[in-house]
Amino acid sequence: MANDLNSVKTAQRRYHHGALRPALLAAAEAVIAERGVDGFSLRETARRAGVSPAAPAHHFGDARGLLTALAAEAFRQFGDALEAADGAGSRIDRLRAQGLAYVRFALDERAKFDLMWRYLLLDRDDPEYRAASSRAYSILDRAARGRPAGPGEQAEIPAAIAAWSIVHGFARLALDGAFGEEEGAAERAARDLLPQVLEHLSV
Amino acid sequence: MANDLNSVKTAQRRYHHGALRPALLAAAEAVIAERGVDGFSLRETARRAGVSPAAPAHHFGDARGLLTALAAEAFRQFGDALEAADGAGSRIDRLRAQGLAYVRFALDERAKFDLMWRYLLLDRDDPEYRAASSRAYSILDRAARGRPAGPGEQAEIPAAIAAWSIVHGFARLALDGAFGEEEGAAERAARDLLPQVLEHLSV
DNA sequence: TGTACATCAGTGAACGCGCGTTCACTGATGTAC
DNA sequence: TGTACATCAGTGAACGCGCGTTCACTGATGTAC
Repeated sequence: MANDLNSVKTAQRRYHHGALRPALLAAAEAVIAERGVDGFSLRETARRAGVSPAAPAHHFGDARGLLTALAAEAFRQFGDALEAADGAGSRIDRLRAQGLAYVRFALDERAKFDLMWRYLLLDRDDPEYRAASSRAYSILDRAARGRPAGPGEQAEIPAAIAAWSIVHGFARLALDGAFGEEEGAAERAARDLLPQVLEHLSV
Repeated sequence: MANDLNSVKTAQRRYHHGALRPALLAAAEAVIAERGVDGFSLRETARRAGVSPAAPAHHFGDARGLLTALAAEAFRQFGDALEAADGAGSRIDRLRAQGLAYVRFALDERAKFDLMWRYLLLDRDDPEYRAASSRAYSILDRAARGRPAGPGEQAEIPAAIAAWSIVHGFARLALDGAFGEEEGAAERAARDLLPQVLEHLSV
């Protein structure tokens, strides 16, 4: 009994893909996960999605459009991960819990995390990208304040920036191999070192 | 009265350049400063140095070799900058002073700072690169301990990693436009925000 | 001091590559009547 | 319910590009005698 998903999956020679947009995003994600962000190629992405190199243009305009859409999606998932970690407790507890989630996301989704910040490759004025990235920041900010920011309140509070900086820096250093280049070294540092490092963050 | 420097500069048609290695490094630095690390090209670098595209191979082997040499040079300058900032005072004072120098270097030498961490483009086993980068870390580490690390002592202490993370993260966020994308926004953040941010680093 | 010659640091043309995008097209879909 | 047709989402060949590296070579340098 073929459902819609199966029919999409099995019908080999359909002229119209049916769900090409998400398929291209998934293919692009696989490409950068394998080859790194710099190894991205629109042609390779189309190849993996099983369509001609001209097909993506219908959905994303150009290569930058596709990467921007992927980065926006990544920021949405990132925001979800931070939100899920935002529990109860003191401000510093909440910040530290989010810090762990922040680094965990970076290590679990290395290529996506890298892409999120590669603004030279992205269209930062894209509304979806802007919305997704500023939401992620506001979650951190809320934890730092202990409550949502009121309207017209100072946008950047040093405690939030400090928390953001320390986990962002730790994540990048770990990804860049500063804590060891072997398989699993970054994960080990996040597990063993990060909690102690976060002890040095005060509020 | 032509000195050696002038004769190198003015003699147009010499078959042997005389100082091609440093000239190529300078050209490569200019290329990445203008076009970003991803815009680097060996051919363009050779073009700017006024030599054929095959010439760099004699000095650096291949493109990766040239970038690695440039990154090593960058790490050396970076270490010098940190060392110059390492004055007297309490441990936290010394760490904060180095933090300011760290971020200042990153903003002043954006492309070089970016290159230093782009390990996919570099040969991290290169002895010069290894030496220059581990020296830079040891300067931070020394400030965090308040004294040089003894032989066989724990390599990574959380206070040093915390200091490193917070300034590295702040620098990267600033460079990636997180504190504003306009001209000078990163510098303004470093001046106005960073000292307050470093108040949240404890030891 | 002069000469022969090995070594070194260049040349510039050529190779092959994969890329992003354009183009004229075609097949499928969905809507108006 | 059936048909005409506009719109949409694909094709696949082609374009032009700049790249890193290789190759056979050549001109300059420096060293041994």
